[in-house]
Amino acid sequence: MPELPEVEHLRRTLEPRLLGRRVVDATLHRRDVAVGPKDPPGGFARQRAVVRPSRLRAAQLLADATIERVDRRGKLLAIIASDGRALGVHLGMSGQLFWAPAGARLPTDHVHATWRLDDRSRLLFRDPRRFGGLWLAETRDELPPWRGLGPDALTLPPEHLAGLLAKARRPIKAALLDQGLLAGVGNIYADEALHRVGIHPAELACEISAPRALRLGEALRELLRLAVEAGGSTLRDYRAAEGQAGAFQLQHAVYGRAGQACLTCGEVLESGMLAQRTTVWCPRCQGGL
DNA sequence: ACGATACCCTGATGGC
DNA sequence: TGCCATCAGGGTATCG
Repeated sequence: MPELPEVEHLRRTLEPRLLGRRVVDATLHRRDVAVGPKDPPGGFARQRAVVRPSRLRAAQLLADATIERVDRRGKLLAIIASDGRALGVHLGMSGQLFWAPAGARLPTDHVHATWRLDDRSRLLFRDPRRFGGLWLAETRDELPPWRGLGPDALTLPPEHLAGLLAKARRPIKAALLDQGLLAGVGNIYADEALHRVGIHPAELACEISAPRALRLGEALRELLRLAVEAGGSTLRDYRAAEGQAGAFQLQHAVYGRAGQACLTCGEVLESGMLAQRTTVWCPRCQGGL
């Protein structure tokens, strides 16, 4: 559920708390949520029923390092140390990064990693469903998930979208969800963006004309910008660094509203499965197909 | 190269 | 009240 706006808002709430802080120590409570430079290539260390514990030692989770900045690309966060090392954090479906000052209460269940900082504050990674994970690499650009990502959806110039879509012979919704094509858009914001510009989610990406692709690019950028400003969408699990919920879910026009009236034209919103994801659209506003 | 499918996982929800 | 089935969705791997 956390998509680009949620991760960007988390980044913005987290960065001021971490900047210049030295990591006193780090604890990895579950080794199978982390992937280090010496682990076999591939995605997560955990594969199917076979649990492959990471060879990462806790000390490699930036212990003793000083945090210089927090970067983001798509839905991936990268905590960068002054020596260049990078800790990648993906929230998956239910992942959270919490920061709390010395002595403050923090959740204890489903906590897979904890960092203690030199001002006695703590950072922790919690992820009940464990679809998320941690990666460590010598540099940010060597983080395996970072390398596979397309351009970031928030900063992509809208006029570049047409070129990306022209090569995708599949439904526009499937293309928008492809993180290698464009990084950051998930199920919520794909549906919302397509509704805003009146494009049916099943329309083939390569058949969208350049002017319409441009409008989609502009709408997507504006949508993501507004969602970041609102603190992201909190449906259930998403929280910012100090536990704050987002508010953008109140402005969703289609996501989660199947069977209800379109806010633009009053037509009943339809839903179906597309690219293995629940998809909601307005048959009148997005009728093109 | 693409699409469809299975799988990972837990918590919420609804039916009986 | 409890039990079970179903759903949600970020990804990756695998097969066609």
